[in-house]
Amino acid sequence: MKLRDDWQFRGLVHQTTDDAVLDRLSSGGVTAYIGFDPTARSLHLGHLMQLCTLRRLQGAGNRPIVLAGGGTGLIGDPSFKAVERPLLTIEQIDDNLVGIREQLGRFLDFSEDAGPTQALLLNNADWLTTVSLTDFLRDVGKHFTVNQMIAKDTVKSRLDRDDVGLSFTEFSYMLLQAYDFLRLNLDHDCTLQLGGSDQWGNITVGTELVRKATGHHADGVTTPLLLRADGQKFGKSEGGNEHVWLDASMTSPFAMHQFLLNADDVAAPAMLRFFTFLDHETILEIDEATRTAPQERRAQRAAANAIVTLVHGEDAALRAERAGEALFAETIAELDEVTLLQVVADAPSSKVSRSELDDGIDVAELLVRAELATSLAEARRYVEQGGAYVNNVRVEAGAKVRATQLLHGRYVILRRGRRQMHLVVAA
RNA sequence: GGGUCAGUGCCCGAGUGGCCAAUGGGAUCUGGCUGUAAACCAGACGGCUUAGCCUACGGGGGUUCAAAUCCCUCCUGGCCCA
Repeated sequence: MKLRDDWQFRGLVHQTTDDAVLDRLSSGGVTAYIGFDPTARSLHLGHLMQLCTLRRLQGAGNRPIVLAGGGTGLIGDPSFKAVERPLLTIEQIDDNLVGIREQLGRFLDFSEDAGPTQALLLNNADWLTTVSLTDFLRDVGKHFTVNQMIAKDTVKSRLDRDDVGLSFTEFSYMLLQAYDFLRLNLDHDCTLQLGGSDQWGNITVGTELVRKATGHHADGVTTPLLLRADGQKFGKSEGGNEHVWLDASMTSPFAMHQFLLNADDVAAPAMLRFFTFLDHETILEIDEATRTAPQERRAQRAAANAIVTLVHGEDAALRAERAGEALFAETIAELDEVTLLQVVADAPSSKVSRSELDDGIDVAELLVRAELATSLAEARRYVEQGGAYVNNVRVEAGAKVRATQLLHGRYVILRRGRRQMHLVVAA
């Protein structure tokens, strides 16, 4: 299967500077890069598209470069952002890179065995923090006019606003990113930059700079955005705007699995294409099953299992799946102790003294202690609205949790709403 | 530096002396219906020792019985001028 056909089947290509670049990638031997800002110590689901794209590319015999924006992270990309972002410090960025480096290994082969396709992780702070201002303005800035720069959609939206401006710092961002491409082209013979569709403007500035400064041909390819049925960007957890992190200590495998399982019917088939490596036949078969029996959510299940396996391993994926089944079967009280503990393995837990349980603890208070509610007022609201459950049984306002409700003499499962769980252990 | 307009709860945005914990929309949360979807419907949405009280309308100070609303000052931002 040629890369070109695979990518087209999956709908991975949004825009290209030159359609022939897909043929070059299919034959292998291309060095391509993707940049991302190290704004946290973990990558999250929003990065998955690019990680998978690089993996596909490497699998087809090309060399992927992951470019950490340690230098551009000091500036902040204004693309389609409503307001200027807070700037990161060099220390924060270095710290974040330590965590990210590890996660990348799950997606790409960084070992020397990979030979010419060996993946590289570079940090643009290495050159952006050392290039001299006069050199930069002369070698990079001179190739662009402000006229064309302000015509970019990415900055236009900000210029049109009458409440915030666009600082020169942010405005310069696209040139810094273009300079990255130039450096990678000169130092690593990199001829392609990939990115999300929101990066198109920045990418084309880069290909242009490479062409003007070196005479080399350079390409850009963007991938589409994964949207939910309601048109929102996919990737944040249902608990507000929280990211779904790849780091198991920040987002448990179970939580990630649940998040993916809950993907709506519009996003699910796309998820399967973008984020999994299943063959076309299997994907088409699942599509068909989803059409005829959407309630079975085959696409969601397949995607959830494949992605959690990729990020956390097969065991974690299996555990997450089983935990979900047990949890929603509402037979919690009947599970044996070992199974019960497996089911809630990923849920946060806390200890409560036995004597308190003998007296009985008000449900609302316990919800606060379990951090399922941020205040007593909020906890009471959940109870009043019928959103509080003890051992999967809804509780009434004023109810107390008592020692008699302990499962296996030690545990109480507290739940808020449909799926926020907490394990209380009597000690 | 000068002029001018603005800063309200997670976001947008009403409110120009008491009836304001503050209209409305979005987001979010809970419940219902369903498929642990979407859409839709209902409710909630600062905190607490909850018929009451406390904290809040960029910061600080002041006027007043009473201020998000008036005055002074500082900070931040937009636009225009230098």
